[in-house]
Amino acid sequence: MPELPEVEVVRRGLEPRLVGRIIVDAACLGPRLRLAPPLAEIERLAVGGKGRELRRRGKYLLLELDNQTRLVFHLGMTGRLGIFPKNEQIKTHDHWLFALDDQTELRFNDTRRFGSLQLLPPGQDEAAIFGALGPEPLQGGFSAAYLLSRAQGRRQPVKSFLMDNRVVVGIGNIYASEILFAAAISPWRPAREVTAPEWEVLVATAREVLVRAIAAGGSTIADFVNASGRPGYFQRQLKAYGREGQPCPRCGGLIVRQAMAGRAAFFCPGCQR
DNA sequence: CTGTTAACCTGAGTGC
DNA sequence: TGCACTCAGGTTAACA
Repeated sequence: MPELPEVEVVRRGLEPRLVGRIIVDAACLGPRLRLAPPLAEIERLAVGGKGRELRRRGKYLLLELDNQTRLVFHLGMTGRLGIFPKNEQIKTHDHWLFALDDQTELRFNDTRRFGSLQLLPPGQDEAAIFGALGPEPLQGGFSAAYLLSRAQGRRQPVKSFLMDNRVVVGIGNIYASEILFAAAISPWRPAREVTAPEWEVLVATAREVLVRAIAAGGSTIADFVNASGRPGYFQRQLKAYGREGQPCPRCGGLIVRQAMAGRAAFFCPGCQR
């Protein structure tokens, strides 16, 4: 489900509801997630802590507490985080509840359980989780020079290269297709053959696409909702993803869909080179 | 090292 | 209604 824009939309919605709130209880309901969350540590370190800040790193959300403990959420494909009145009915696939001191609960729901919840105790460097991650696409480390050097010698298709979190974080299957469409670069192009000027264009279009997607509240293809349970609207602005057989907005050719590394790549063979 | 495949899960949709 | 099958926004171990 969620790529960088969706996770950022959730962060913005959730942060004002969590900062200053004390976690008064934590409960695990469902079966394990992709990683087994450390229940005992969560009860010992997170319960009693007060929300200080909600940060995003790639597709991860970090709730930092005033005791230096950090809860690290990943939404996987179908994860949802929302604030609910504590007496509201529990839903199917609600896996974690964090009761807050204002009669609300932070609830983590995940149908497919590809999401995760980890804990960083005080003093533990977040590199334990994020050490291998590449730069944020909306920050300075993401540049044409950086991409050119990382792409040295790599024949991997540029779409797979962009979806590699070690290269750059936050770009998943939807936005990889959209960014490459906007940059007019074929997803099949070997990464090492993308030129410096093309990387310049790609960096600029990536930022533009991601910023516009955040502003639109993210993309709701099947089930994404923000922290208030509302969908996003960027799917209406998608130009390539999901548009197989429809006309290309730039050249009028037909958008195609091709399998690449187990995922669907959408692009216009007419104007993406 | 490089790059792709399969596996982890549930649910929605399609065709018979 | 039911069944078999495909597909879905992510990550990562195993493989060639």
